[in-house]
Amino acid sequence: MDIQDQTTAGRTRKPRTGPGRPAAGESLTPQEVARAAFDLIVAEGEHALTMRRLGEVLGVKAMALYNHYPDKEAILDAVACLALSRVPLPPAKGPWKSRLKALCQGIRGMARQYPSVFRVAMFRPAPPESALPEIEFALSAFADAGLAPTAQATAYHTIRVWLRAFCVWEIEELRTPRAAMMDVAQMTSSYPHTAAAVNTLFSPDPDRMFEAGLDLLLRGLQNWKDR
Amino acid sequence: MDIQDQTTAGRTRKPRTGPGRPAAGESLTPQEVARAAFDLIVAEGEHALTMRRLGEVLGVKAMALYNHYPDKEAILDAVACLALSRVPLPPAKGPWKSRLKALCQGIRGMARQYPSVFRVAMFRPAPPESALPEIEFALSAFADAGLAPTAQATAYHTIRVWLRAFCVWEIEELRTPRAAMMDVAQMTSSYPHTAAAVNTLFSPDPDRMFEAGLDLLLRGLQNWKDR
DNA sequence: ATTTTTTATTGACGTCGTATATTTACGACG
DNA sequence: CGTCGTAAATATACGACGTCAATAAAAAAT
Repeated sequence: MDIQDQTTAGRTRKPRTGPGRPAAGESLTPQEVARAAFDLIVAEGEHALTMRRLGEVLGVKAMALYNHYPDKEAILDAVACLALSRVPLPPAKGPWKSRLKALCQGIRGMARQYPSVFRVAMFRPAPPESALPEIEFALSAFADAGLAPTAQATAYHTIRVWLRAFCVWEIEELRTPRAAMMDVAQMTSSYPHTAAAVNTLFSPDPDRMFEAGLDLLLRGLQNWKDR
Repeated sequence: MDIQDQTTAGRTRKPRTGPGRPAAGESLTPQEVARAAFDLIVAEGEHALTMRRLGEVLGVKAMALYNHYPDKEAILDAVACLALSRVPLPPAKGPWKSRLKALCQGIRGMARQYPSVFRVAMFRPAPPESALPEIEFALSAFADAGLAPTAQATAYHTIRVWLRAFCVWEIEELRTPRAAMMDVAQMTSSYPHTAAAVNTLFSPDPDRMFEAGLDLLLRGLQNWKDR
């Protein structure tokens, strides 16, 4: 790959020739910008999202972006919103436990498909209105589990918090190569329980952890009449 | 506060007069740097931690810090480590549920006391060795609950992931002023369950959420022989 | 046809992390 | 007690970043 390839890589629009208002229907849209930012983060990671670089991808100078978003933060918010919209809602059929599992698996799937974007989305406050269908889906399942409205809300909150953090953890876990094994021999004396579970603790299997964690939460939900 | 106060605020060491090796015992230590970074983040937030600003606080120019840490990332790692060490281990007495609750409350307490630092610590991979006492404490409680070593590890992982994410959520929740209430009337038709729980969903009480979430997880743990 | 508005460009500013080169005093050795 | 290597600071500079201000030009409104 030579320099020429370098500078033109990933461009999605023809570069403009000079200043001035573009032809009708050829100006940028916020959706285009958000989409390009999403793709850029997917392709090159969060640190690659720069106003200049994003402009380059869109065939435009950096300052042109400020006609569509007030600042970079707003673009990241839009990317987070886009990520949320990519989560598919599973069909609302079957027992409540399977429905919840399917919902969580969908979110986890998105996290695994677009890990960098997921990280970005996690670290900023979510706009609640765009998540309404997801919320309703979950609450409905909790209702079928026999929970009162308040309990539904707290249950949803707890599972949501756990799930998002689990996905962030999993991304980090898959990204970083496994560290050197700890010195078990020295540990057995001071930390016997830790030594006994050292494999699960320090070389965890994400799939197993996901299943177990979700199972733990759903188990706690059974007969959760109080609260 | 005038300009003079501005530039000398928060300085913890006398400024140096020129280049050259400092007098014996008067040079910086990594611990001093980490501590100053911690305090700076506590006092002025994460964005205030700049190499130049941190140097100023220590009475030193920015580049001097590179004699003690390879880069800024390493300083942030040290801050995260410092934060972990601030969590007190509760006494290992009483029923296993109370012990776990006490441990979680301690971590949550640290998060509420130093929210900015906690955010920093959450968003970088944890060095596991410094958490060994905490891990052993938790696993021991799970053992008393009748769990096998592997189940202890997965239970610890699940609760840890939830707790840390809960604290980050709570920090964000307490920081941002409550958004305007949603339009319930319009919601009742499309999202009945959401409308029924709208108060708990969009104006949650952190204390109640903490109690409920922890209770949910510990409930799920009872008789969790499998896995 | 003229004016207004919209969407872009250009250039610059201040700040950031940090690479490189230089200065100074401590500490070991003769 | 001088000499010297080296540790720990400074000085300077570079490139990249987000974004402000001024400007240009074409579309849309009058």
